[in-house]
Amino acid sequence: MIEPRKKQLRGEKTREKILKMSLKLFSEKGYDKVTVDEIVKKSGTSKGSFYQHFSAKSDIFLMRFKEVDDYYQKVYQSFPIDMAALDKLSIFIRKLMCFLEEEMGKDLMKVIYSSALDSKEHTYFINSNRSLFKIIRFLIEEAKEQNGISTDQSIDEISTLIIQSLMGIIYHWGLNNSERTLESLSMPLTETIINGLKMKT
Amino acid sequence: MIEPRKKQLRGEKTREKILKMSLKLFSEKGYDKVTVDEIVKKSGTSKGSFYQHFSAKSDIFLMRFKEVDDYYQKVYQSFPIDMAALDKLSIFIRKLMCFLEEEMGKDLMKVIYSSALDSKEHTYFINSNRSLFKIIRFLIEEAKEQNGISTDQSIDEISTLIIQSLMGIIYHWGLNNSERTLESLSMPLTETIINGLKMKT
DNA sequence: TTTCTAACTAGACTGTAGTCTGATAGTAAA
DNA sequence: TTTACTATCAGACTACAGTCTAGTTAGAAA
Repeated sequence: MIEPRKKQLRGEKTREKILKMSLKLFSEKGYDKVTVDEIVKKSGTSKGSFYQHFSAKSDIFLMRFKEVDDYYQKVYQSFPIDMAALDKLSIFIRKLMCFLEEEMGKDLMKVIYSSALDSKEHTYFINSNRSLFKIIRFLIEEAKEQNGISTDQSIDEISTLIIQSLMGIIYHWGLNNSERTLESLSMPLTETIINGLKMKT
Repeated sequence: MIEPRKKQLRGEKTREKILKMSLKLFSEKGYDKVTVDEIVKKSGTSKGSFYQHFSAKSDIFLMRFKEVDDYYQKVYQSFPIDMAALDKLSIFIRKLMCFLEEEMGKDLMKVIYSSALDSKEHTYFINSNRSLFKIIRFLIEEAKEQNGISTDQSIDEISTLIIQSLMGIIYHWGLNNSERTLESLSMPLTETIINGLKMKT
């Protein structure tokens, strides 16, 4: 049936109201300072509606993280074909870091990294890591074909090691209150890893 | 005054009771499944006492993390003088990982990594990182003196990059449910970093 | 139309970490 | 001794995320 489904429409409207108000409040006061009660009150809805549409307070916030997959893909596809795979990797990581800092923000990243640890729910983060892993895997594969890697580690091993370091960079940045940008914080590690992959052991 | 201070002694006894029962319950049921109410009830104390002696539930659990500093120090001092600094570093990291997995456990490490992000309190983790940073800094300094490092990065830069990767390894391990040991998970990354430091760019 | 189903909504309720207030009692000072 | 002070303790209370139950309404089926 293509007719307008009023009931469903109403639901979507409520969902939108909650989503919009949440994001507004989060950006005004910060995630921790906003309560679910405040959200439902100010958006003229109710707890029941809130948890009908979202499975947790963090769920809403994490929703913004959905965009990252698209961004990964966009960056990955923007590379010229003849570029060395390890150069792609280096640039890929830098762009990622810029994106996470500027578009997502430290507050969001901290919530993501923290809540990923203490719940089993956070599919966004897990999924985006899976897709990130795939892209990195492709790049490593390509690098191996180009003989850019002299190590005898497996492709999976190398991909994992890169994921580990990305997480470490972001986690460390979330923990510290340095003025440094995430991008600049990320460069020394990625440089020496790439360097380490290039050289014979 | 050296006389026994009854009041203080009583306090210490209560503190011990709470600590002991908490640790017992945590190890029996896991951190999340134990409530503060249960702890105070079963230890025959009260909420007031609990928060008199500890600033948070996680505080108690994190307390176990205090030992790590001693362990760092012990391992660091166990190295023969003539060992190459980068070999020391490699072994140091492996021992660390074994220790964290076997003595601290994944449950504790997850609580630490998560709560470090959302509170400002957790001095144990911050402090231990500081002391870890110092040791690593020493090792890097030594490696530079031995001309083991061909990179033109500063000592602080290199130390930071190593801390980042350690955090990444542990965080990643906490997130995933792999059977692999933390030690084996850590080796590829540390190997390629050390390799990357050794070689000319 | 009447009835049934299921998405939706309201808000009372629960669970749990952490706070507050006031009581008790050891210790020091007068 | 009396007073004041302060660490300790008890448990009621608060804050807030998340659950539960009952009620409403759109639309399908009879």
